[in-house]
Amino acid sequence: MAPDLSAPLLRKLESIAVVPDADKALLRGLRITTRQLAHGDNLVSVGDTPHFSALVITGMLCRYDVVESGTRQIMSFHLPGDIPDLQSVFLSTMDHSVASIGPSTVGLIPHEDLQRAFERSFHLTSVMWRETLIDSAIFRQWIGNIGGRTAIVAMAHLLCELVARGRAIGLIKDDMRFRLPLIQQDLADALGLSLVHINRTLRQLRRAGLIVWEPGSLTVLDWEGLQKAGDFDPSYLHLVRD
Amino acid sequence: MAPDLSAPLLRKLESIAVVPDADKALLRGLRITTRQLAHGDNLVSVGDTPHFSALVITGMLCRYDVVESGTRQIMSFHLPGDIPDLQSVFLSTMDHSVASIGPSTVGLIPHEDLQRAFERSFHLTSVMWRETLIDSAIFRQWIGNIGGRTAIVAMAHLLCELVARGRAIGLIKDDMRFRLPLIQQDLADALGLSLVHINRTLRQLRRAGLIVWEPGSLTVLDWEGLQKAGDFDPSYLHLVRD
DNA sequence: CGCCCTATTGAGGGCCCTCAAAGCTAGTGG
DNA sequence: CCACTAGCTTTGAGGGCCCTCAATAGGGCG
Repeated sequence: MAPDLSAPLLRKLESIAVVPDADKALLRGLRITTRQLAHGDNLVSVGDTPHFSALVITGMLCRYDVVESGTRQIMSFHLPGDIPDLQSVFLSTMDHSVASIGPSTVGLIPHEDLQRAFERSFHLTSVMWRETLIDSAIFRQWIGNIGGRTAIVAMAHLLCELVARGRAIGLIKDDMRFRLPLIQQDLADALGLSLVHINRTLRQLRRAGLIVWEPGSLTVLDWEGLQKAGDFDPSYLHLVRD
Repeated sequence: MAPDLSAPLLRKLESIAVVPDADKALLRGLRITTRQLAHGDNLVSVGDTPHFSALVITGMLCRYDVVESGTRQIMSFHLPGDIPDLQSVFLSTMDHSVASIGPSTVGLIPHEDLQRAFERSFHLTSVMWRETLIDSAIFRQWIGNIGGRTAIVAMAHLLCELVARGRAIGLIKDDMRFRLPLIQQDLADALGLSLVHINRTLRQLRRAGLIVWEPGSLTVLDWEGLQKAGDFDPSYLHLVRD
């Protein structure tokens, strides 16, 4: 009997929508099989046709794709409560891969369970649809970030997004310290910049007194200042509070 | 009595999914009010809370946002049959703007009509959800395009995407001539490059014998070659045929 | 005909890249 | 206990892709 594996999902959904008791019951009724992933493990790969979607329970995952030149492009990071491949319920073939960053625990949910829950509750459907639409909004911001901002602004914006999302699900306390398994190469792959330039950009943010970057954690020293530096407005995350 | 305003929508949906007769009837039952847009007109703007979603009937629209530095970032182009702001049914506040490129005709559909149709048919819901998920896939490709490819590859990829989508809805015949109201500044805003560099990049593609770019139309001379030049694989568009 | 928008081309500069090497930390095994 | 290794971080130097500024040409329209 899985005690509370759907808890991170509920916490996430309640950060972006109202979830009535009936839907909570449906969520608890999902069959969830846990699976451990080590750093770098692929959960699903391009071309797969999975019959499960994975709920992040602990740790961090990313979506990525490899372009012809050989560089890895990361398109999103995922925190506990996210279902990075929820789309595979409706798009059978994966057009990108999903991998673990650091060790993580995911809960595999059969597509048929999700589909049955959706058919039973239109409201739950709309909440989950909303979730994927917020995903889209994050992609759009990512496009603007890579296409229209300089390295330092883009970096600050990306860190702001992670912190805002981490706070929304209670992963960050008042000390503004965020335990992240990210390494600088991940940031490089996410922003489309070189590792060397990522390093120099982080140094700039550090010297500006905005953040402390240590392997394994990010501490925000000046949340106002970081948002300003990153041209960051959290409204695109469509959080219910804040 | 609107004769067939939902026809472009149906054609689009049938390019990505099977649409049973019952759902076709629901689509025909939507109240659609046409509206003409001139070049550059905003359909909706950042911060709006629209009560309609717009179906593109003729012409072309784009989603965009303005970053702090003042540059406009285009995040997607939309052809007849697309509903660029379908998301506003579930995300009340616009986090980006939608504008017309060249003159266009859109059909405004009340959110309540869409919601009622979704509640009546889970299958229609899944088709429309699928549509927004393909939107997401396009955003992801766009991220990889801007972040990981050089100007000429990115440009070829973008043109491939437009052509592949245009063909899927029957907008392009065998002559591979695509009537597009795009100007070079639009391409610049989409790819995060300068107008000058767009011009030089188009010249390269022209001199390579891949395309003919004229104001108002794009002709593909070498479809195979253009796909190769753009590192393009259409599978992320999740089209039912081709 | 003149105006505005768009396209095109030149020249110089800057942001970021690649190549290269050294320091740091943690885990491993002798 | 400490050399050893592997992965990550940090810093330097030079080069290239793309940017900005600038100017000319072309085309549609009142």
